[in-house]
Amino acid sequence: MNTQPTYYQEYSSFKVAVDCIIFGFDEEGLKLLLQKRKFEPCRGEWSLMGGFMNSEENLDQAAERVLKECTGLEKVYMEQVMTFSEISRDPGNRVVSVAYFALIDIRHYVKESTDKYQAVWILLKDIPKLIFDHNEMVHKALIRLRQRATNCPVGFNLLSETFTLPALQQLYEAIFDCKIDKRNFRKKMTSMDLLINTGKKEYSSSKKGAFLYCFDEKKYEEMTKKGYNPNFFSL
Amino acid sequence: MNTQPTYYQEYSSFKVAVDCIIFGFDEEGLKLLLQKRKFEPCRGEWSLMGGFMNSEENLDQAAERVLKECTGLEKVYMEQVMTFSEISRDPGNRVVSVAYFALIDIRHYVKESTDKYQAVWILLKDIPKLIFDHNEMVHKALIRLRQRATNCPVGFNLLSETFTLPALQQLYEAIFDCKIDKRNFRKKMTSMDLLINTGKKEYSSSKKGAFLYCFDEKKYEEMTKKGYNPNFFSL
DNA sequence: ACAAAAGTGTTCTCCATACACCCATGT
DNA sequence: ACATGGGTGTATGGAGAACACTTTTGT
Repeated sequence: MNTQPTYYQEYSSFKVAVDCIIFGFDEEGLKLLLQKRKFEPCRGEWSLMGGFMNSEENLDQAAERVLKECTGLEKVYMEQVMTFSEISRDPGNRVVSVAYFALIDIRHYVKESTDKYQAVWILLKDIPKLIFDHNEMVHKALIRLRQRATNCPVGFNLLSETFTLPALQQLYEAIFDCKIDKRNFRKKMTSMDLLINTGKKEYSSSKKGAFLYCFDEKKYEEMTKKGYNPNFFSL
Repeated sequence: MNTQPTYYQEYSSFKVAVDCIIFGFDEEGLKLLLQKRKFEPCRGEWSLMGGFMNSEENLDQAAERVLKECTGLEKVYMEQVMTFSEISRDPGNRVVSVAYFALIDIRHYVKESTDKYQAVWILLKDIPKLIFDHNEMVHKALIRLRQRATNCPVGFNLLSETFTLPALQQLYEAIFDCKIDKRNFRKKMTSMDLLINTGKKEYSSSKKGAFLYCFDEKKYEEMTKKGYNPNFFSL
């Protein structure tokens, strides 16, 4: 086995958990995927999707695993938010928990999954009291999401491969909880030259139909390499 | 003792450490406080100031304690940056480490302290190879510092109570590693109406002397409460 | 006199904002 | 015909960026 010396024996050890703030978006607005906790303590109360890190993985891997276990989803955008460590934050034991936020295309998460994983999409503005410090985690995650959304194209992770400009605008309005002028928004987005009009139309929300666009990831990569610093939104 | 049930017994536990990225600023530029590691493994190599969290404290408290133990300093601006958890990041044992950055007025950290604590101020651009993932921690901390400095008055934590406008400008130039136009900078800073000219002058860096200003914290608090969103720097 | 740093205003450009009407289509 | 959401252009204001000379004083 391990013949290396092992140091730091004199220091305490702690359980380390990850909790996932899972954002989704549809025509109703920005939502979080929540569950009723399935084990003690606090069984049955509203909770984020969480789990414990184990010895064979790092935090990113633990977060991915937990997300997969709780939702079946893989390869989604995830990012560490911050670590919560209040001594009594979890009444079950001393646990240090690392919050991650995830952005998923809500249409990939089909209705059967919500049954299978006993998960519920809840509008951000209707989030109930959650266990422990989970409401604070949500708050920090939202701040981070807004910050990212101002200068990164993270928003597209919440939409399908193709999307309409009205949908994209609604997304930004939901993220920043504000109204945006339609003409200014479209001008800004199209002038960045990072959206490709597929020529196809989407008719589910209007008779006239709205053009479907996709995000030009290749071009975005190139431009950022060249020092281009885009601005997707400003207060 | 504790008669509460204890949950999660089946999960692994981990050592949890904090590492502090301590920023200081003087006429030479932006610096970090580093030390040669005092214990195994990697004794004698360059390292951030770090230590282990214990059961009676949370991470913020651990970071404060470590900062005090390593530098003697208290009540400085500190902020959690992010958590590092690669399985073999520390060859001594499995350790999850939480990076904190601290901003201190370098003049409060007198020369005797650097001897007493065997700490060295090193210019950011001369940072050597550090142990483990500490260079990455520094990188993340700098990104966070820049982000904060754009819309928060964190910079003032790196200066004394009173400071000259040229010194403030040099600070922003050091943080963002760029040149700033003197007139535009002064115009912006004074137009925010958050700096108070004390009427006194500082002569150490010029014959003419430069006015000493102080930051109007009270006014800043009031204005932010009213929704004012200042911009202290923009790319 | 001169070197060295402090201090001072104006112009231009660009980007964010505000704002109102026509278009396409299903009913 | 009309209701619904999609799509379009222009004018204005404010903030950032560029830019050069005078002031003070110690040597």
